Amino acid sequence: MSQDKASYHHGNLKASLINAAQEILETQGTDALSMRALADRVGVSRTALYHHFSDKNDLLCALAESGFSHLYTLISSNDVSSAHANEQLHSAILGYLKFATENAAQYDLMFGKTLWHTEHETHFQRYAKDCFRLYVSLFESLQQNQTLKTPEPPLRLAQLMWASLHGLSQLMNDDILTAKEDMRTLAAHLLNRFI
Amino acid sequence: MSQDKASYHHGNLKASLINAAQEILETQGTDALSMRALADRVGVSRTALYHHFSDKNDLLCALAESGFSHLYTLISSNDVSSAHANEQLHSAILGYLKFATENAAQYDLMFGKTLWHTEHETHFQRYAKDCFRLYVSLFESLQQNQTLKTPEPPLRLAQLMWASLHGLSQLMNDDILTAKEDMRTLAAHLLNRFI
DNA sequence: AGATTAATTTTGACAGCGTCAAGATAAGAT
DNA sequence: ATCTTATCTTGACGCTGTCAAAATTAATCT
Repeated sequence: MSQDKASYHHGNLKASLINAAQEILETQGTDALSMRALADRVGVSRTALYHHFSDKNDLLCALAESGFSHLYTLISSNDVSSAHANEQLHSAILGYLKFATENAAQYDLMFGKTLWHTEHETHFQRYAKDCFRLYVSLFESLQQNQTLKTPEPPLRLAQLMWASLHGLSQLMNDDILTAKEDMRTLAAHLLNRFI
Repeated sequence: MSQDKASYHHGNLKASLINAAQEILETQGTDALSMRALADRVGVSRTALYHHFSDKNDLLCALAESGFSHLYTLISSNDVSSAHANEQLHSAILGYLKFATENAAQYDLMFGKTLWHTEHETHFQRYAKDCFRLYVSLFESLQQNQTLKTPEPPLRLAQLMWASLHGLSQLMNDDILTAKEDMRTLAAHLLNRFI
């Protein structure tokens, strides 16, 4: 009976809010995601949200966190047993771009400046760094495999790779690079820059 | 006497607004740039701005345009006579990153999603494409120089380079890549990916 | 010089936003 | 049955972008 919509206490408001917020983000875009619109959609008062999120910022952090954990599974779920190690890199590239373009609004949020300008490291930022470390260790194993012969430290390569992926994602999502059908082409060229 | 501050007509409101807006952007950040705050700073009524800019969006487009024209001069002003063509590319990389980090708020605006989601090509978007074409022709001449031996079309190389630069800029401005002192290192590594 | 027109700026108002303070309601513990 | 705690609502405040109507000044024509 905890799902009874007519009850005064909603039951699982926090989870419902995150779901609804994600839906609004996808269907109506970032600007449409206001605290009031979100409350209306869930069928609850404006200020009810503030018992589960201290801030609008706090809400957005939760969305970012869910986004990064989603991204992590996409990146890390390649065939670890795949014979050619550079195929791993290739699918890590495509996985990233796929996520970024299919969840454009959420992706934008995840890297928005407001969420990252914090004093102390927040929860979602740790998830983000986990994603980044995946790329570092990927380059490490590529170097051990001798697939990669450049002497640059894996950290630097991962930073550059991340920057390239992030840049491509942003430019595609903002329709600056209009050719989404060229995604695979660009991904291949990007791979060439590194191996 | 057109500068008489006490006169009812401001004289050159439009230019003053752009200047003031740029100052607010630099010193107080994007969030502080509201139409009302801008009007207050110039000493004029809230709605006076709407006779020079149809929208807030229109104002932001003007700021973006000024940003891109500034960026254009920074990129294109390398020694064209420089013997080593890859030094041109190197300085085009550093110039870009320098501009992006020194004018972080304005840079963010120039690539913000709101400004690019338009039906018809706006004025500032043409400036942006001029910047991009600089990189394309740079890669073309690098290939003719035989400095660059990869067979990829210059368009693709320029797109990747732009994406990398954009990604690096964003990540640094958002303090995700915390090491601004590593900018030169990353720039060098980026150059290595291409030559 | 005087009258007309056009350009510019102001005042007042509206809806929407994030969020705070107080109060109402329900559930759980004693 | 009462107290405590968690949860949700109502009302309000100051902020935002922007519109309509009025006021003010400058430019133009006769």
